[in-house]
Amino acid sequence: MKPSVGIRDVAQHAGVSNATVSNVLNRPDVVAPATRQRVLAAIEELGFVRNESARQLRAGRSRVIAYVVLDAANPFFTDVARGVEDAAREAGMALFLCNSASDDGREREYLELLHEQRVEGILITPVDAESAQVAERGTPVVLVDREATDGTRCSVAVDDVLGGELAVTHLIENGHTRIAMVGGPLSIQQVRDRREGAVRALTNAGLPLDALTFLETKSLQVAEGREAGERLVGLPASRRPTAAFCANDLLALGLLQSMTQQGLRVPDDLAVVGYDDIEFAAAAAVPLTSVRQPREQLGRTAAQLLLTENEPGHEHRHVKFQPELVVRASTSVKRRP
Amino acid sequence: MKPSVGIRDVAQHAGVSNATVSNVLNRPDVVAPATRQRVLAAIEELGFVRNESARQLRAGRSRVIAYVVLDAANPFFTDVARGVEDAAREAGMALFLCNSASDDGREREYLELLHEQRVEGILITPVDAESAQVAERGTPVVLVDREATDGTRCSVAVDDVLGGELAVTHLIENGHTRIAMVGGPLSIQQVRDRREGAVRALTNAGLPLDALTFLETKSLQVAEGREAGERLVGLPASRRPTAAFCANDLLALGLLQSMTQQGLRVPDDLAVVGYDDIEFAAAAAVPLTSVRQPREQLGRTAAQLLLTENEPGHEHRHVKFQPELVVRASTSVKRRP
DNA sequence: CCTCGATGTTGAAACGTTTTAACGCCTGAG
DNA sequence: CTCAGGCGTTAAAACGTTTCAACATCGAGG
Repeated sequence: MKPSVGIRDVAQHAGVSNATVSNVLNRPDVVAPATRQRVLAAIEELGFVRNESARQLRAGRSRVIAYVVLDAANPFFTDVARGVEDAAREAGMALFLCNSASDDGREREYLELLHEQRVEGILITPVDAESAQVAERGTPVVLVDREATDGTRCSVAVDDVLGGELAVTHLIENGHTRIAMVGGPLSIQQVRDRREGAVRALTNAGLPLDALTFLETKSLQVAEGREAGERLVGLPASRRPTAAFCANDLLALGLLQSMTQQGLRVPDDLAVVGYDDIEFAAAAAVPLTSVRQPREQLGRTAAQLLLTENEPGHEHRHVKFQPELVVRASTSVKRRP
Repeated sequence: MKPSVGIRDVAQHAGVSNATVSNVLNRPDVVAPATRQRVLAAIEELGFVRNESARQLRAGRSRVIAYVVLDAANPFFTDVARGVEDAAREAGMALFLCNSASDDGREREYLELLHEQRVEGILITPVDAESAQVAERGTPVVLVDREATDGTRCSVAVDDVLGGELAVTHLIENGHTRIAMVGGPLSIQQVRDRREGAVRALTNAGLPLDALTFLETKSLQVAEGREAGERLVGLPASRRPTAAFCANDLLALGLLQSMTQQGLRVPDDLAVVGYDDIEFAAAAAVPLTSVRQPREQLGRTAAQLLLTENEPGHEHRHVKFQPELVVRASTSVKRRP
């Protein structure tokens, strides 16, 4: 490997001073065209690559933001990430993605590393409420898909209570009076909020609270949805719910699969509502009714908030989006031809 | 914001020299327990966070590797990334994910940035063959899911020709003689290889080459699969293929959805084989026959190769895994009860 | 002819770590 | 009493940039 060619090698090779090379790199307009060409040629010739560590050390700035994502395997988060990246790149920033995989140990390690890297800012969907506290260490942090309870930072979230309410109200309007909610663990704020919304929907409709059966899952992944489906089918027909509201689409897809495998039809035997409206929800063979969140916009807004963070008169803001019900075949009584 | 507390502030506060603080950070065993405690206390008290830029500038090392992923929204790649991350973290390295989103401009920018960051190594699934060349700049690079043609770097790949052969042979064995292959663009090596495998399967079975209709798509995403489905159904019944081999599962899922919407049954009217065996393939309402690749292992091996890259006697290696056909309902003639 | 401002370029001082060689101190052996 | 060697600590020199004040050079305006 080359003994690393530095800015002074370039300078020498081009017959100028290091300062000029630096100027070519950072303020090309300030240096005379002829000199600039000469320097660029030298850079090319020597294969110079700017050492970002040194730059950052001296300049203090870093051109990189990071998004610590809760579950990189969940398309919801990759969509949010896309929004983040679009906004970041418009501002000339690059995005590093870190996957905490719902593990608060990993999350902590990544946060520590990112602080040490002096990234310009951190977006995070934290594993739980406490871990959200930990983050403050000088680097601006914005919470994504979680609401900041204190006023110490910005957050961008979606109204999950409303989302749950929309979903279950829709089921009730379709005549369902025995409804299951599938989701968990309850340590996740989203799950709690969505359940609260579901309960509110019952109340609004004058239904008793036991119209809702809560099936708790260990995680929000497909396999857990399948497992919940088996539990559901195991119930005696008289008590079995006629509709299920899943805390996210992964669960709903698992549930859907489980139904089909066990010979039950959706929506005829069981109506299913998911949450997030990921692309695979629409692409499922029984297209899934789901609660859509503005995923890209969530990410985009979070990034924009983050980037205003060290402007002079910055006030921490809490943006909250409204979810929206998207009705598809998995809940419509009449099948499409 | 704090005026950033440095190692010398800590040193002063603990009544030792900076070198000792540095030792506490990097070789804790070399410093006397009493002193160490004092230093740690000072660090805690002042809220000191090591400046990684400075560390890296001086030490030359970086504790970070990066994976430039082709499409973060494709679960195949997030699974590969999981493997990478597991291997990385076993070696005490952190992983930064960058999403090129199949855009060679983005890819180039990220590569440049990563080189500037002096990351310890780069894994990449390049957008195309040429962009793979660009990468060499001093930082070790390992190709993931692509075979390096020259001997200048390691690569980890899966035998895509064999995969295509497996898929189409399976269809032929099930009696299909008019088969569509859906995939594209052809600039992607994988698509070409899988098609080559498909052709080989025809040849092996003594079928004419025009038994295979190639439907080229613009990308490997769900929407394109849907679109291809419409094209397929539009064909006159006499010429319409009875089976489709899709270059990846996203296409297959789109195709599947399109079939159902248009009132065609899978596999009765059209058998479908996907590629990658992502989790959603098994979770589809008509579970998808697919060609499985060892996703986590692909990532894991790539990371391990990368980490041996600057050991003294390193030889560039090209690892190639075998794919495996997973048969499910989307191609089995008899439906499960 | 002098001054002035504009335009380009530069020398040298940071930035916050790690690292190396040297240092003082102490202990135990000779 | 000396000396070797181990131990813990330190002063100072890097690492490769950016930045700032200062310095040439030159053409124009007085």
